[in-house]
Amino acid sequence: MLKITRKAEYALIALRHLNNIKDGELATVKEISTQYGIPQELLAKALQQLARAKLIEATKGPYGGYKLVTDPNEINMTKFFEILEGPMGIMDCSFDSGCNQLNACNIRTPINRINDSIRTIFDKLTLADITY
Amino acid sequence: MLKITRKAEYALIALRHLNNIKDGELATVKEISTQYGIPQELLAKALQQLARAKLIEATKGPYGGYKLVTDPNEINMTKFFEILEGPMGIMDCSFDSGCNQLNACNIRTPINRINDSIRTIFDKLTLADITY
DNA sequence: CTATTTACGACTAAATTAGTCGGGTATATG
DNA sequence: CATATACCCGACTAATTTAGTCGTAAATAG
Ligand code: SF4
Ligand code: SF4
Repeated sequence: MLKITRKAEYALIALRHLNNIKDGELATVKEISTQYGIPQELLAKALQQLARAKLIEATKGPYGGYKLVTDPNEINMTKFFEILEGPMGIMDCSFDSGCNQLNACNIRTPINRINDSIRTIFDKLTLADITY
Repeated sequence: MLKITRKAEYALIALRHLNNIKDGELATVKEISTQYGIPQELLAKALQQLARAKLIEATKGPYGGYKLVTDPNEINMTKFFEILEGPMGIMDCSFDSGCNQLNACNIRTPINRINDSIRTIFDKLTLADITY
C-alpha cells in the first residue's frame, strides 16, 4: 500500500547515476544494471520510456549509452512518475470516473485533499533533490 | 502506484458514517454496505480489524452493530492505515531489509526523506480531518 | 561483417488486492 | 428453549497489478 514501483526506483537510481557521470560520458544499461544489481531488461524498458520522454538521450551501437539531457532542477517527481506509470493518485476517482461508490461516497472531498498534499510534495521535488 | 487500498477506503467511509450517527446509536455492516454500495463481507472484515484495535466497538445480536469509541482527533491516519494494512512506506527498505539493491543503492537517503514527508502528512491527519 | 547497444512489444511469473464462503459465537426476543 | 440477527475469523478464489523475460529489429563503430 502506497508503494512506489520497483521500476520507478530503478529509473531513479539510473538517473542519479547518469547525473553523476562526467560531462559528455555515456552510461549503458548493462553497466548500470550490474553496478546496482538491477534486472537488465527491466531497467532497459524504464530508460526507454525516459528516452521517449526526452529526459535522457540514447546513442546506439558500440560506445553508445545514455546521458541526461534535462536540467535536474526541471524534472519534478510527479512528471517523472507519470512518465513511467501513468496518472498518479491515491484513489481511483482522481483520474478515473468508474468508482462504484462515487455517488454515495462521503469521503471523496477529504481524500482529495490528502491526495493534493501528496501531489504537492512530488510537484515540488525535483530530480536535483534526489541527486544533490 | 501510490494507491491506498479499497479496504482502507471502505473503512474510512464506514468510520465517517459511524462518526455521524447519533450518540448511542449503532450501525450494522449491512446498513453501511448497502448505503454506500460496498461488498458486505469485505467491509465486515475491515471493521473487525478496527474493532480488534479498539477504535470501534461491536455489539452482537439483534439491534447490534458498531459504534465509534475513540475520539476522532486521536486517530491519526498512519495508525489507521497500519491497523488495516500493516507497515506503511513507499519503498521496501523502510520496514523490510530484504532489498537486493540495499548495499549499492544510491537513492535510499533521498527516498527516505520523501517517505518521511508523506508519513508526516498522515501522522498529522486525524479521522476528524476526514470527517469534519 | 560483426559485435555492441538501444527499441519495442508480447509474453510469463509473482505478488498484492479484492472479494467470497463456511462455520462459529453472542444475544435479544418470544 | 428456539430462532433470527449480527459480529467473528480464517481459509479460499478471483482479479488486477507489478516484476521480470524473451525474441526480434535497427543503428553504428570498427
Ligand atoms: S474517494 Fe470515494 S469516490 Fe473516490 S475512489 Fe474512493 S470510494 Fe470511490
Ligand atoms: S531505496 Fe534503495 S534500498 Fe531502499 S528499497 Fe528502494 S532500492 Fe532498495
